Amino acid sequence: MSDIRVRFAPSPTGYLHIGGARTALFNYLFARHTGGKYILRIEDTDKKRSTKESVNNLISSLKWLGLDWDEGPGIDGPFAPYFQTERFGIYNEYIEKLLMNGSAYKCFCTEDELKTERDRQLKAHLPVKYSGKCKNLTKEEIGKYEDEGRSFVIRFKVPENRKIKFCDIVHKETEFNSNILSDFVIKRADGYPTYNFTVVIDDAKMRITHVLRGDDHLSNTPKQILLYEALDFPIPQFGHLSMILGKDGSRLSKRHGATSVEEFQKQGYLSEALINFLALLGWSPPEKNGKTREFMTKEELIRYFDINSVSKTSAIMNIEKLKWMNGCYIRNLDTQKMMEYFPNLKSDPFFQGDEKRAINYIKASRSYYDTLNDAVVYLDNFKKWSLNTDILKDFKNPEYIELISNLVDMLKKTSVINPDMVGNIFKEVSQKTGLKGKNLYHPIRFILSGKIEGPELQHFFTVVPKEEIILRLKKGLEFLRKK
RNA sequence: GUCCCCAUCGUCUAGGGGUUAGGACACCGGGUUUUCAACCCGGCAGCAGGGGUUCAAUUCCCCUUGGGGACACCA
Repeated sequence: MSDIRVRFAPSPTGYLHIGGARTALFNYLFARHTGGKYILRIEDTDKKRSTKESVNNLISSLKWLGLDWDEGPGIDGPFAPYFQTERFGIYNEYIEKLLMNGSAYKCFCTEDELKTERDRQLKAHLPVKYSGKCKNLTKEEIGKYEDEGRSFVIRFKVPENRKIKFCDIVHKETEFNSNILSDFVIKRADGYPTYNFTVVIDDAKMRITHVLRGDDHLSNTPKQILLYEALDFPIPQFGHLSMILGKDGSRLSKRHGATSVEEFQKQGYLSEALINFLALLGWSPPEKNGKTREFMTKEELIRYFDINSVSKTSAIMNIEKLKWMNGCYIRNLDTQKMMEYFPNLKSDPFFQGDEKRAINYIKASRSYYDTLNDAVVYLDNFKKWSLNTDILKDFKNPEYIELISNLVDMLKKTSVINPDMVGNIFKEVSQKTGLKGKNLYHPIRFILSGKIEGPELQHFFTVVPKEEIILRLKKGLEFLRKK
């Protein structure tokens, strides 16, 4: 047990994004590897965009991934509550403190004024920054504005000419000059505190020791450090993880396809595969015999994970590789486990409740899947059928007619159909007709599936009902006999 | 526009002052199979460019280029 405490702090304004999932994963792995605590905190201070559905979705995605938290929603813990909207009392206390010690001030500028100013700066090629107009308002002016009922925000007073240095776990020595920083808003006109403020209060109050988050927060860090200092809080260690990008190298968005964990779940990805894949984005375990360890269980990920060997480079999400990895995971599942993913399969009209045939189907087709959903799609190879006369017209020789009619006769006499039986039947028709290899299998395949490629032929007999097989063979026979 | 971050095969990455620059996906070829998939074997492919430093640079430094991010009363 260590005193390391980390957190994942999503805002419930949508689904759990794949980048967020990776951030959560790295926090989780770091905590589990070091014996620290992993906390989930919901940052819902954006009242316009935060939704309850989002919270539920976030939580269910995190649970599906197996990223269980030690403190947070549903569990609570010594630093509850873990929803920011329930912590306003705490925030107000510290806002008062900053106001009192002169680190913050009320700003009465209107949004229009600010926008005009910003446009002017942009035009003049100047850095975009709040002028500090309200910084030195006198008590009388403030009183007057308040009497007029003007709304105001509270801004943090950024000290001038300060060098803010910190050692980022990923980026190493990092330095900012405070002059590039604006006096940023910490409390909105509607009384809601802002992100840069709440995150500091909560991380401090929750005794977070390591802040592992996305790269996009790197430039927020100096602001936050200034707040830690003004509030006299111990400063945690920061680690800024690289972004995950779409195929074209731009920020991952809807046009790149699935971006949320829920979508991947729905598409039939296994959480183990997604986790494994995500872990390898921006981190790699120690090699084994000169080869990258590609497949790792959660336990192995925890064992090997090292926050110090996380990469600075942003990574493009390669769905092809995820698919491949997912397919490998599916193939490694035992049949029993596999069937659990398809509770409704045997109720498919095609199987008519016959679980044995459903199992046979899964066994026959699993090597074709990239995702679990492919199991449903692939079933058509057995289910859908039409006589492919284009291919079959090349098999109008008497020996093939003999082959098929023999096969039909034998099937009629067989009551039990299992792989061994099918093997025997093939052997027998082969002896009777003298056909073997391609000449034996191809005509049967073409008649039964209507295709030139597909799963092993024997499987058709264990998956498709006997009556249906006989029907297809008879139709084929009919065609072959026609002059 | 201003500031910040990043740069090894197409992609994910290992490596690091002297290496035949390693692995994986994808791709191509071969094997296996009645066919396809799976599986096994093999192959193609990379240090963004330009300056330094050094006996030696892909590795260290600078510039350029390219990509990404921040600059909100979003988080």
